[in-house]
Amino acid sequence: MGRITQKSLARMLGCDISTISRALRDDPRVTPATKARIRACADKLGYVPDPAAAALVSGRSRVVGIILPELRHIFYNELFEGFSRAALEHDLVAELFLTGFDPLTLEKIISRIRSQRPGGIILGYHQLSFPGLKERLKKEFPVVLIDQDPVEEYDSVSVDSAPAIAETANYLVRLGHRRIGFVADSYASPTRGTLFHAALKSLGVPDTQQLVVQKSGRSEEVGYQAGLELLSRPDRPTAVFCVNDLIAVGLMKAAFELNVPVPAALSIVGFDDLPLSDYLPVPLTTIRQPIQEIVRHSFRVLADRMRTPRGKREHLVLPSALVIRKSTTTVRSEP
Amino acid sequence: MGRITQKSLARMLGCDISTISRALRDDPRVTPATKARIRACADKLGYVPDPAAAALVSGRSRVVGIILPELRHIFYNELFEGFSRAALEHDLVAELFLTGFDPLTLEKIISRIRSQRPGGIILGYHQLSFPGLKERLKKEFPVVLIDQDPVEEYDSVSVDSAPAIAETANYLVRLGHRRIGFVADSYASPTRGTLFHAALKSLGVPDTQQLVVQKSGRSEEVGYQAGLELLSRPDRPTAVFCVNDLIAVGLMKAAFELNVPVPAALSIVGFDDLPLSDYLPVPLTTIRQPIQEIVRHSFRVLADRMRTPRGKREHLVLPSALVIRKSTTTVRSEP
DNA sequence: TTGAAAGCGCTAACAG
DNA sequence: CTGTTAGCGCTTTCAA
Repeated sequence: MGRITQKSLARMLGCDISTISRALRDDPRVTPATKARIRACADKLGYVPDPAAAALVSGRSRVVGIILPELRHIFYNELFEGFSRAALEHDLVAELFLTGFDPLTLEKIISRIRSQRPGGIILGYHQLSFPGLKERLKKEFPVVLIDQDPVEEYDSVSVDSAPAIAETANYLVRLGHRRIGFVADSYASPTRGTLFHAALKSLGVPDTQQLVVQKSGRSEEVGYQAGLELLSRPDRPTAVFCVNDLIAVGLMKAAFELNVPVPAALSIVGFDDLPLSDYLPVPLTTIRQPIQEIVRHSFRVLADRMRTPRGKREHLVLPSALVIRKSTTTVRSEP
Repeated sequence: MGRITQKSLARMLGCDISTISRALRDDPRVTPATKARIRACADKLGYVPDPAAAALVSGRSRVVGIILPELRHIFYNELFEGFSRAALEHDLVAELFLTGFDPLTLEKIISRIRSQRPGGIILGYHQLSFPGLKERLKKEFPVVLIDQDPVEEYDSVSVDSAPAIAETANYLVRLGHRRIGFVADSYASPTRGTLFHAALKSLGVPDTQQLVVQKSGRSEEVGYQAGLELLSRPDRPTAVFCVNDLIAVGLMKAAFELNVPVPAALSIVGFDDLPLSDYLPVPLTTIRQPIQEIVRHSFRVLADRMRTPRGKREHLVLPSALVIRKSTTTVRSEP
């Protein structure tokens, strides 16, 4: 008695365990007939492969490491939920490695990841915390980069936010805005700000660098504090672009508290298009990240690379889009 | 050349592999001196144990299965992030099993979990999707129940929301509310509603069962639709208790859209105290769940149970608390 | 196309 | 207290 193993299947079917192993892994050297017979029997008896044994002998597991700075930001949250579901479909296991916490050194996180012998790795944005991480990982595992600028020697699935950001700048300027703020938190890659200001500049908007706020902390709090700061200035902005939606939420609260009506006196644009954002009292104009597409494509690319480690690198670029809702409108003359 | 194994350590130190194994697992039968020597050498060479091998031979892995219906609700999100961090500290691996998706049968999920041979399981609320799950799991693994009513034969860490819910009812009634709505989504355990209505009844509030809305779908959408429904009724409520904060967000949007000022014409109470909730334009009055305490205690209980499988069951009960912010106020006379 | 045999890295009896 | 000895369940040579 005990659980069903390849050995027990072999005994029942009167063939060798290695044949079972091959049949189950769809090895072409096994006759379709025997294959079918073995499969049927395995299914009937509820055979479940032991991943530990498979990992031990083959040197790699069915684990896919998902490396993300944190989870509580809903963007990462949705990403990870997506990966969990995708893993389920591909019969893999998505394992989360959080980089955004203090007492964690590069060596520690590497050794933690290594000890799982993952079959592959999806590496989210991490530069601030762990420069050098991707180089180290690449030596041992197939790595797919997401949520960061593509790099030649890595497979990557990235989002080209340049057009949407330019469109946002353009849109705000068309609405008459000239004093346009920008708020970022510490997880944000600097790219968004750079692109946004370049776009503003090319539209002839006077330099708005003094309306930039960057803070570290919970995104909502960052947005709230930045809002209090920006909105109490004499040259307060008439529009603010937030590097993520949660910052926009905090900013909206600050505006509400200071009796600055949104969008009448302050237009707000976010970034991410969280499910929540459409349900704010003033639904948020924002740039949509194609989260599910990121998940789908990065998983597929990784699966390819796990199969053919030396295959040609893929660099997928997904579009993002400005979603106009109610938090933005034309500038009205000042009170 | 190759990676450091116990065998290679044994060769270098001139002792047997089993001594290495014992020293590394802190077996009391090894002399402190040799233990130290072995540890030092292992550290110096960067020895990393192979979890696959350990799991294979011992029959259980260092994986702790975390079973949750979904992740995108921030309550689960924070829970899982907490578990990931706690796992890191305990040198375990938190693995997420999502139950809230369609094409998943009880058998499938069981077999998936089983295949990982987790050392223990933390089981969140799941009754709606998978009755019978906990009974099946209990036969094979140490199980700790969270986010659900305690059951005698299981270790559990639960939250006693009764006092906070009674306090909420009492608070709303003191503010003068009599027509009090209640909105739930499909993940919610029925307990909250039952407790709330019992409390209202004992306060002499006329029956409010017709102001109850229960829907399935994304929480924000549920709240929004429920809001549209409730607020357009002739006997519309002056206060609504939402079974979670995201529902409250949706409800707030509906109120805003229908020009029902919050809290002046509609008081809203949520449940969870998400980080977000304090940053809504009208900061939400809500019942706080002690998420980090749930994580900490359930992990400790599980660790105990993994060590002593036959130990006495623990039933921890944590308090929740009403957090009063700005979304609730006294009833004003009707327009 | 299938079978035999070796061994992945580790743990856990059992001896000494 | 330490060493010897068997495997855990599976993959993967190598032979047949």
